[in-house]
Amino acid sequence: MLSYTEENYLKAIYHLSSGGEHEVSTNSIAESLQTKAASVSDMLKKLSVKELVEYRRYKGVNISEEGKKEALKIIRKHRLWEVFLVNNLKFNWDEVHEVAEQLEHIKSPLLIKRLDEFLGYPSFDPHGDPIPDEYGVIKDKAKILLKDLEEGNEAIVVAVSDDNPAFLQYCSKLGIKIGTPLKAIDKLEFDNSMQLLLDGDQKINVSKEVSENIWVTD
Amino acid sequence: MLSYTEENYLKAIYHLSSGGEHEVSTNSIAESLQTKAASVSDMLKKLSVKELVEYRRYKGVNISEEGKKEALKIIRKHRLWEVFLVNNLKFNWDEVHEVAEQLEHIKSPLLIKRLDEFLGYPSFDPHGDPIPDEYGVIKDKAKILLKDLEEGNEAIVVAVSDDNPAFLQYCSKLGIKIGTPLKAIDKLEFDNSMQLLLDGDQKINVSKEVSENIWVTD
DNA sequence: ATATTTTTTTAGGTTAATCTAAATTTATAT
DNA sequence: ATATAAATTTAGATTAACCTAAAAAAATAT
Ligand SMILES: [Mn+2]
Ligand SMILES: [Mn+2]
Ligand SMILES: [Mn+2]
Ligand SMILES: [Mn+2]
Repeated sequence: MLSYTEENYLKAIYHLSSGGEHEVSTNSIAESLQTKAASVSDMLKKLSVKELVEYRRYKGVNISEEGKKEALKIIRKHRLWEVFLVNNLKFNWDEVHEVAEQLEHIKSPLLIKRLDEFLGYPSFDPHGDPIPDEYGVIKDKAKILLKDLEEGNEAIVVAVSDDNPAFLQYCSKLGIKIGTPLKAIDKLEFDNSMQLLLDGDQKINVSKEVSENIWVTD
Repeated sequence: MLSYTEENYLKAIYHLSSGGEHEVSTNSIAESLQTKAASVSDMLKKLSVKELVEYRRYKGVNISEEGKKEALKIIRKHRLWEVFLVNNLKFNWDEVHEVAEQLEHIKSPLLIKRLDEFLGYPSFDPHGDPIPDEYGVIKDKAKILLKDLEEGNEAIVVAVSDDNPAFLQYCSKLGIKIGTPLKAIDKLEFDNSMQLLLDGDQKINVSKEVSENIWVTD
């Protein structure tokens, strides 16, 4: 049985490695989990003994197949709970992440099976992130960062970063949500901001920071 | 902020003292939480410093008003989650307690407010236990233990113990649920078992153990 | 190639929650 | 009233997760 903390480490490693594609540095894990590198080193040894990661000192870690499976289970729970909170408990999309961070650690296979059923087997969470199925399989949409959308091109918002409430509130204020159609009117060199046309009528300017936290159809 | 463990101690003390009515012994807490008396002594000192209990060594503890408030918050969450699991996720009444033991520690006032609203402000959980309102006020029904129902008297099942899945499954098998009308036909001296008439037609015999874990209308 | 900087690990502690064994207090029995 | 038993506390360890400071390895710059 994994501890709450071990689960959070695995999830962080999974995300930082883009789904297990590459190795992850000690410092990046420390930053992501708001802890110190020394603590990370300790935990990596522990996870390595449990064969959830492959770890060679000074070389970073790779998540193992078993570790990936565990990470995906937690991510699945996190996203299903977010759907529940938004769809059924009327939470705003900026209010769910923190609560889901707690709910994702509840251990009950039956609970997650029934929750999935209750929600109607959703494929995406309120921020457009794909929900792994019970086998850990993810079916995501092709997408690019808004900042990489070329001038003159049109696209639809398919996902947003989910862990910064202020950012999500700002998106709501701007009128940006999942499904919003937009067009890149202009990209400004000096501050990397973008001029957008929202819903075909609303003209707005978004900063580099914003355009790096929104994904649109490819 | 209370730790998971502190919350469990407070809840145990609250229950063992019948809602703060009397003091509780170190050993009874240890037994209830499946831990050792030495561990309990340590924790009681901690809770005492936080003024959640009044503790005099060798004399047992009393829960404080503040401690009672915290305990009731956890009990409220526990029972609301049990309602959700049974009513919405189709859990059986014997499957919910263990999961609720985890869910009761989720910290989010908004979550519990919205869950209560979503469930339609239920007053009782699936085992007939009253759900404290947001101020910690409990409106319970007058009830007696089935074993204290006098021969010849009729009554209705209003509550059952909720922490033993095997007991709850056995109740289901016997046809005993919340709302079941029954009559005490006979009480046998030698083994303290009871003969009951269920729903006016079904004749069954229940052991002392069973009749001590079912409550009926007074 | 060597010096400097950055990253990572190790060494040695701390805290919360737990344990066993020993000491102490309280309760019970004769 | 005293001896014995039971309940409780204290002493001293252990474990998981964390920390700071020092040491070691790897990366970078000249
Ligand atoms: Mn999230
Ligand atoms: Mn999300
Ligand atoms: Mn319960
Ligand atoms: Mn219950």
